Amino acid sequence: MPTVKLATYNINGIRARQARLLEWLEREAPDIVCLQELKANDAAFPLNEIRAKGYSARWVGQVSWNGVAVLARGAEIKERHRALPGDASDSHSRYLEVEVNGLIVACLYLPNGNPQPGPKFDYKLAWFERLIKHAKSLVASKQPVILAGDFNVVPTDFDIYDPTHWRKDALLQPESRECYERLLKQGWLDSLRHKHPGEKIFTFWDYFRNHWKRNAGLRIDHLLLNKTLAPHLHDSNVDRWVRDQEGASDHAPTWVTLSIGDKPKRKAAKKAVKKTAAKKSPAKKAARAKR
DNA sequence: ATGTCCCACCGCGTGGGA
Repeated sequence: MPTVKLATYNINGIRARQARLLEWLEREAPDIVCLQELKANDAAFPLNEIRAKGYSARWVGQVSWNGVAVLARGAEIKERHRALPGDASDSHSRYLEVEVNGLIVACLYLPNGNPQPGPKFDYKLAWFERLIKHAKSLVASKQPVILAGDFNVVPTDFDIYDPTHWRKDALLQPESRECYERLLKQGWLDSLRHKHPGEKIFTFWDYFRNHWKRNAGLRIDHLLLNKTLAPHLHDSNVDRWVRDQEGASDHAPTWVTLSIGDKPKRKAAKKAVKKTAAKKSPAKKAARAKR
């Protein structure tokens, strides 16, 4: 494949959202999908329906809460981790790390952390520290790596419609943001922000107060590329139409396209060199001198 | 404090989580 489209989508209940998920898969045909908030145990995962759309799948379910999955269209998924390393006592299904055609994909659902302060916020920060530690081993990998998921962090005040009413929320706390910054500083590229500098762009609009209709959103679903993968980033955006559907999740699928396998960068570089050479060719120079 | 939606546990209404 010339480009790979990889999306992350907090589905908010895979059973409640199954029809919507299948429609989206059909219409957008992403190659790799990271899902969060399955809110279902392993046995309830709709494998047959997803297979029928041409996808293989790995998932880590849990009754009621959390739950993550990776889907891959027409490709094998090799499992690397079914949990975030660093705390064997952590029972939440929030992390699934796999490999698809040589690409390492970490699908994550970072704890929300509300109410703050309190044990849930402590758990969020502890989970973040474990992620930072584990990510350090991935960022410098010669293999391409992507961290994709619901990070439950609004990186800056620019990443929310209006921070006023969210100041006390765990998603905006300085501690949460500091963790995210520290993660990025390892060398990860924030794809969506990189492709849309200076643009208010959101991935989540809660169900309250008509937030979707007012485009009062937050950017909390992120796709981070390691140094090997970053040069292959082609595009990044949000499938907003999914959020507009009846019975939609409060998140919209957020995606990157990656040019992997056909070395488009090299071709582009060669072309650029040819153009430059043509401009400065002696014939043209002479023509210019005549004028 | 509130708004809405999804889930479990019940047993069709309520409480937890986001």
